[in-house]
Amino acid sequence: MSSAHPDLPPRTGIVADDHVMLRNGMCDLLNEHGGVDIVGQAGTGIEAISMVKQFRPTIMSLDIGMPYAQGIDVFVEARRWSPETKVIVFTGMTSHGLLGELVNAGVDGLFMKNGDLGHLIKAIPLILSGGRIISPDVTAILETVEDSPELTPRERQILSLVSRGYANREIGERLGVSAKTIDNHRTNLMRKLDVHSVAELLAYALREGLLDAQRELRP
Amino acid sequence: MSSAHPDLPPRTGIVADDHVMLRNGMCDLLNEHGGVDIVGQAGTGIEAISMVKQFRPTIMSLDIGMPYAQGIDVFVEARRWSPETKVIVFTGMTSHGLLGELVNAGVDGLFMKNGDLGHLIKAIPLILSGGRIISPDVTAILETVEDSPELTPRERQILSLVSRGYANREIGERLGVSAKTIDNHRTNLMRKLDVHSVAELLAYALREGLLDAQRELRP
DNA sequence: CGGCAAATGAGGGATTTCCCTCATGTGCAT
DNA sequence: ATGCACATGAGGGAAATCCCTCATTTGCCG
Repeated sequence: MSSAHPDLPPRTGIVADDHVMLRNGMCDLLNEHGGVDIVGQAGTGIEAISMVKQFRPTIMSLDIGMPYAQGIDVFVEARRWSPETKVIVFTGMTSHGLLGELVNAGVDGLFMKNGDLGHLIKAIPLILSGGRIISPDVTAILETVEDSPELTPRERQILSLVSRGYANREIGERLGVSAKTIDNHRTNLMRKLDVHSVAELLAYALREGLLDAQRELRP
Repeated sequence: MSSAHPDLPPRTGIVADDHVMLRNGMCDLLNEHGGVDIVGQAGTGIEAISMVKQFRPTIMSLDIGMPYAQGIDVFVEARRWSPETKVIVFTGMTSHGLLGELVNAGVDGLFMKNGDLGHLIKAIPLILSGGRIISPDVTAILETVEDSPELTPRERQILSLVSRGYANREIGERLGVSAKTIDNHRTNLMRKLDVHSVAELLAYALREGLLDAQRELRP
């Protein structure tokens, strides 16, 4: 697949997503509307990182359908190994917290899978020119008042483990603290989030992308 | 968008998926490899049903990224209103139970979003000729021994409500039975599934597509 | 008719949450 | 240095869970 704009300087791109059809769609878009030569496709975060290191492309498209940490970590790692690569995140997540973090982390483009594709198409040339485009679908979410309060790192960690089905005692053992401490963190968590059961806690964790139902939950 | 095979009898199709890019990809595939004229696109199950009623197309592509009941219900409804419409299910779900039910329900094609797109492409003409193609990705999952035992309808219902964060007492009130009965169902449920906490129960429910994290869990 | 699965419900006990209060130490910032 | 947020931990009590056993009714299938 060669560039549709041979008069422009060569632009390379890689596309990371676990769905082949979405990868194809994104490749077409980047090539068609950005004159980008796709030099690699990745189906996992690990592959994506390795390709960024190898190719240091002009642009990359990244899916964040994966666990929170991993999701944002892929972007951070990519930026670390190739700071000049423009990164477009194309995600199915809709949580205020996760989207906000992505914006703060400095992605060059942020678009939603269930949003208007036109936004993405119009943004591609602008991003390649150095612009930074956050989709209206995303800003709409970010403009809503953020009711979900900030959690401390420890609370986030506890939330993740509780959501995976571990008991306070187990979590305490794993973290080397008393079960009572976990109980306290859990209480604070639930008060902050205004939830009153493990199920609701898990619902929050899933919405915020703190864990991935398919892979991370206990089998 | 007109047919790529004008010599063939006119074939109409509708594509249902909540991601525009996937819809586009599927439309292209159906048109390119099946000579299908896409007469409508749906972003929700409701829209899909209404379009099937309206157009009674030759073929439809259906996403099952939605809740269990709704997911399979859309197919059942579609078949009820237009039995002659070939139905391809293109899903991201990987659970043995759900895939098995779709096969038993009689879908004409079953393919996975994270699988090999070649399987789908090769299958489109065959399905239009009356064939019934289950992707190798799917049969691989179906051939693994099914460890997850059968749940009774009531158990399924309880599982769904427990996973949504309702307490035994609340569920009992809602269903008009005693909380103790719910407790018993829950115990049976957990023994059958060999899980020991709400979190693990929820993990199972999500894997099996019994509910959808984004929409169905309590806010 | 006899057997069986499903749904209902109770008793009861061990364990765990859930949610208060209170206290201590550490590090950071004005 | 004086807060302040954070992590840690304890006490304690009400509630819900998890998980046994046991029993009844219903309906279906051979």
